[in-house]
Amino acid sequence: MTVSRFVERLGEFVPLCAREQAALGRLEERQRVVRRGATLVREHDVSTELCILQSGMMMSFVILADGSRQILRFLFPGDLISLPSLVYTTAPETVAALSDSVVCPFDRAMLAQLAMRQPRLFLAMVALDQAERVMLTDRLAGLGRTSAKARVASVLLHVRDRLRRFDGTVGDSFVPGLTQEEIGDATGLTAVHVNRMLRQLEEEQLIARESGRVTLLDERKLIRAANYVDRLSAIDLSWLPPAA
Amino acid sequence: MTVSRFVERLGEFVPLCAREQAALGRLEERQRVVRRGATLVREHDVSTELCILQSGMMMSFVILADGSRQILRFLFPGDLISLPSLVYTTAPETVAALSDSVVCPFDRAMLAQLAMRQPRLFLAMVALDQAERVMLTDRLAGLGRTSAKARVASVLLHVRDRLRRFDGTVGDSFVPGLTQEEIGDATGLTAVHVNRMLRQLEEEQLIARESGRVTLLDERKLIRAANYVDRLSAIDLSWLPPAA
DNA sequence: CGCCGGTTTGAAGGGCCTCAATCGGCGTGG
DNA sequence: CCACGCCGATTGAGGCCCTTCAAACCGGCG
Repeated sequence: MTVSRFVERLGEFVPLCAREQAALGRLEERQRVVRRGATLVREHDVSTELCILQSGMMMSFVILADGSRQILRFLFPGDLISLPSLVYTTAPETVAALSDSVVCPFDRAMLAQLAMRQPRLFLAMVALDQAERVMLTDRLAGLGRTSAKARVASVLLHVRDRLRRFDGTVGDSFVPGLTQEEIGDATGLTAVHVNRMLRQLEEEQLIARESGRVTLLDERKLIRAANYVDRLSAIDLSWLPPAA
Repeated sequence: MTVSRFVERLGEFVPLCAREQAALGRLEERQRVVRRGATLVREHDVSTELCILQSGMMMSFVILADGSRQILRFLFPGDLISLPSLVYTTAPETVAALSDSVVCPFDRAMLAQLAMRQPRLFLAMVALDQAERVMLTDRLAGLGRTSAKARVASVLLHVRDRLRRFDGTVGDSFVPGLTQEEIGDATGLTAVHVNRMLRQLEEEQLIARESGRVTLLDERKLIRAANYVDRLSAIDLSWLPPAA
């Protein structure tokens, strides 16, 4: 058994006792490879399984009636996938791999068991999930009320922060691993316009680009232009009851 | 003590034993009135309290750097307010009353206690919260990929469904209780354009209006035009472990 | 009666889209 | 080894959806 990504993730914010770490480890006993471009769950398909992303990068999205796609979320190692299957037997969103990935699937009954036996741990997981919810509302506000340039900048900052959290060596320069069409589907724009916004960010000396690699030249200004907030760095789980 | 709205709400989807109902009741022991227009929590303010909305209608929103507002969510009786305060000591969004409302505030420590002592109940609450998350992603997709007309229609359908769920007598005709500016701030549009979209929906015989009251004339077509899904009617909590 | 918040309507402008063509990198098959 | 095909990036021209600005209208309430 490899390292539990979820223990890593949660452990950043709250100390976990051995018993709790073991419980989380049981969620990651099975492994499944998802190749770049392949889909893990398809919208409307029946699915009562959850997953933890072990390695790679994925996304969840929906396809609308007119065929357009809206990317809901980018997924990184340690992220919990398809939590909505706790309430719906049919998946509300498609999950697909942006790069070769490994996921650890487990049944929702296992999560129920964990909630019953390790309530403190479950509480911590729920709390952390609220951070995801807030990031979702950040993006909602971005789509509703900010310019195309701001939305594109926001995606760059978000992906950089998530990559860095998993791999500390990532600095101002990184490879997003997204096509301009994917950035567009995440920001509600066309690939064409994403391209123009990237060029504009480049002309304003906010970023530099070379063959897929992006460098943030003036992070301060970029954050301001994007209306960006790093929600992961403000998390506080210190109020949790102490481990048993 | 009045009826627990939260028991009503959760009880729609899963049977609750007496012990569980009592535990929920304890969350609603204190009451606080919030007048129409008043704000319960302000963004960036320190707040470790949660609330359950007893009666009335509220909204949560953020104000962006340029002063524009994005409404994140409309709140109805039985809804859990400011769950994000489980992870953040400072509120990520403002909560204000759209009509005279009553809320029941309780500390997050009480929720932690409930999670520890009534894990099944807490699991049910978390599952139900996932439905909120999915509604949020529906709105995200709406903002990113649907027309102004669809977004406005979607708000009307959403509010009608929520009102009806609380008051069964609500039919195709109802009073949204929202200004056109509020609808605009929820859909990422200007009040002016919301007005034009309402007129257009009226001209197409999809809705009728008279002094604040809206009547849905062709719900089928409206749902299709709005890309709307009623996420509350598809909820399935039957897999929950049985009550103790 | 006169204010005030909300609604309604018009005209003009801009941000982003659509359509379309070119270009570059890379894997594949000849 | 090279030609081809394909996907993604890039760039241009034109158009539409929604915004901005402005003014008139309406109902309610002091």
